[in-house]
Parts: sequence; structure tokens; C-alpha cells
Amino acid sequence: MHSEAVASRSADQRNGSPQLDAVSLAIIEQLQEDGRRPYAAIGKAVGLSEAAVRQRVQKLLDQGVMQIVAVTDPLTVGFRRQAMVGIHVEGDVESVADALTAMSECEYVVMTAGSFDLMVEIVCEDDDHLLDVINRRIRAVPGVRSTESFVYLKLKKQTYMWGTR
Amino acid sequence: MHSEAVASRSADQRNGSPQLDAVSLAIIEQLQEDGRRPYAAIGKAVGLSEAAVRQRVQKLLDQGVMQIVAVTDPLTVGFRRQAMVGIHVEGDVESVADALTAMSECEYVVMTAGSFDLMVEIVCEDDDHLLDVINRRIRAVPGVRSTESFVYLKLKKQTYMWGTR
DNA sequence: CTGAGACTTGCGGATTTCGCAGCAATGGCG
DNA sequence: CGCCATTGCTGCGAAATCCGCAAGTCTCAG
Repeated sequence: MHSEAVASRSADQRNGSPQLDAVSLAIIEQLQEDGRRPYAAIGKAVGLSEAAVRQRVQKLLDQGVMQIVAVTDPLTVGFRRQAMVGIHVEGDVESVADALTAMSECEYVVMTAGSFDLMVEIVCEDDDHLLDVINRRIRAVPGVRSTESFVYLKLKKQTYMWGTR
Repeated sequence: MHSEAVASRSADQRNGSPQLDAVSLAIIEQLQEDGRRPYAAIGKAVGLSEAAVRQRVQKLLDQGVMQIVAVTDPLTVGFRRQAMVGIHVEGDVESVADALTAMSECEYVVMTAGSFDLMVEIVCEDDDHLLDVINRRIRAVPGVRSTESFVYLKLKKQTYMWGTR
């Protein structure tokens, strides 16, 4: 539904860039610290009225520039195995990427320059699940020539502070 | 800050997963769809009172199981270059990971099994910035033996739906 | 049995959200 | 130049939500 809004919208908007000004940036920063912060508090912080903040936030959400969501550590939610998978593709990379994007276990799909054509992050419940996804599902996608897996041992950092610097 | 001094409680939580039940999972799913959804609406959806939802959400936040934040597409916020960097480490991997975690450009740091010991995601403003981070900063960290970079060409998918399956 | 923990219901008061009526600045356009 | 539509902001009530608190229920463990 709107789970992929950020990624998909960014493609749509390539030629209509929203041009965020300093105030919108500041609003986003506020919401990156706390997604439930009241509009009035944000307004005080960025120098705008409560109503103005509300309108801008709504627009940012509608445009898909940002989304306000709960994020969790997969391990604490029952997903015990994660891996980054580098993929070598022959033929059309984009179509392979689309196929992987359609898989619910693929949390993250990106086309890259370098020794891999694609990198995808996989989130699974256990080893069997992970094995199945990598060896049966991913390698079955037409165009996938080979894969290399990096099983996660420990997630050290995970932030959502883009634009805060 | 809060009362974590209770002996039994702290023992449970120290080693990771607080074992979320179905109801907390359902609450998280609600907040993954909309981080600002009112507690009463969540309660109606998961079969709990407004007060109970409020208490559970607060606890989930305090425990660090989830966080409610705004997430954006880096490209629309002025960060034009991203890369995944695989790192070979000699010596203590954890200390290298800590050093990378401290760098604001490192959005994501994970220890892995496979041909890389660490994988980090870098978010930068431009090519110069990216070059500086990879060649000067990361490679300057003691223990980093070599790196391999995968510059992002196109982000195809990026979800935050852990636990929704 | 007793205490702890979690949930519910109910309740006010403070806070927040929300819709709407202005109002000022902007940018075509005849 | 005047007109008008658009945009973004403010101010203001009304409605909804948040939040703390108290009392009662239920379950589980010691």
C-alpha cells in the first residue's frame, strides 16, 4: 500500500523535485526526533504557527517526501535471520530488481555500481526460511547469474536522521 | 530514567528480545501504517482500551523495541550520493564497528559473516563528500584492512514493515 | 493467602487536532 | 495597470485526543 511510498515516489518525482526549504527541513528534523511531536511544539521550534506546520506536514506526507512510521529492530520482532545479498545480473537489471521488489522478504532493494549489480536485504524468520529465499527464490529469478550472501551477525547502528546534519 | 531497577525485569531485557505478544505486534503494525494514529483507534483495532494501548506504546518506546520517526527519501532531502561499503577487518571487528557507528555519515552499520566483516551504508551530499568519507575517514580507522564500495544507482524498495508478515 | 502486574472503566482537565474564515504576497493575463 | 486565482500563513473556536489518576478485576507466582 503506502509502505513503499518513499522509494516509488522518488522515482515519480525526479523531474518535479519538491524543493524543500529550510523550514520544511527543520520540520522534518523535529519529526525525526519524535514522530508524534505536537504541531504546536514544532511550530515553536521552527518559527511557524501550529496551523502552518500542520499544513506543511500534511503536504510532505501527501507528496511522499516523508512518512511517519514505527520502526523496529527485526530481531526483537521475531525475525532471527537477516542477510545482505549481492547479486550479479546478466541482461536487464531493472527487471530483476522488480522481481525482487515483489518478494515480501526483500526489505531493501538497490541497484548499484561495483562488483554487484544489485544488493538486497533479506529479513527471515529462521535459517530454513533464509535458505529458501536465497537458494530457491532469488536464484530462480531470470537474469540472476550468481549471488553472494552476508548473514547478519549483529546490527550495530540503524538511524533515520537523513537531513539532520 | 524509568523504573528499570526491578531485578526480575532487567534480567529479562538484558539479553535482547522481550518476547512480544500478539497484541504488541498488532499495535506495532498499526503504528507502522501511521505513526500518528490515535491510541483509541489502535485500541479498537487490536481489542484493547485506549489506556492500555497508551501504556504499551510507552513501554515499547522506553524499551527501545520500536521508535516512531519520520523517514525520508535521502534524494529529496539533498543527499545525492549513497553507497554500501563492505569492509575487511583485521583484529577486533567490534571496535571498528563502534568507530564507524560514531560517524554521522554512516546510516547503517552491521557485522556480517561472509567475505566482508562489516557492511555500512553511507549517505553523502555529493561525490566529493563520499570520496572523503570512504577514502579518508573509513580507511583511517585502525583495523580496517580494505574496503569495497557499491555506489547506489537507484533505490528500488525501502520498507519499514518488519513484523507485518 | 498474598502481592505484583496487567488490564479495564471512568473521569476530568490540559493539550492537541482540525476546519474554516480572513489576509498578505505572488504571478500570470487581458 | 488592474484583476483574479493561487499559495501560504495566522487566528480562532469546536471537537477530539492525550494524560494522569483512582478503583476494581483477573491471573500468576511465591
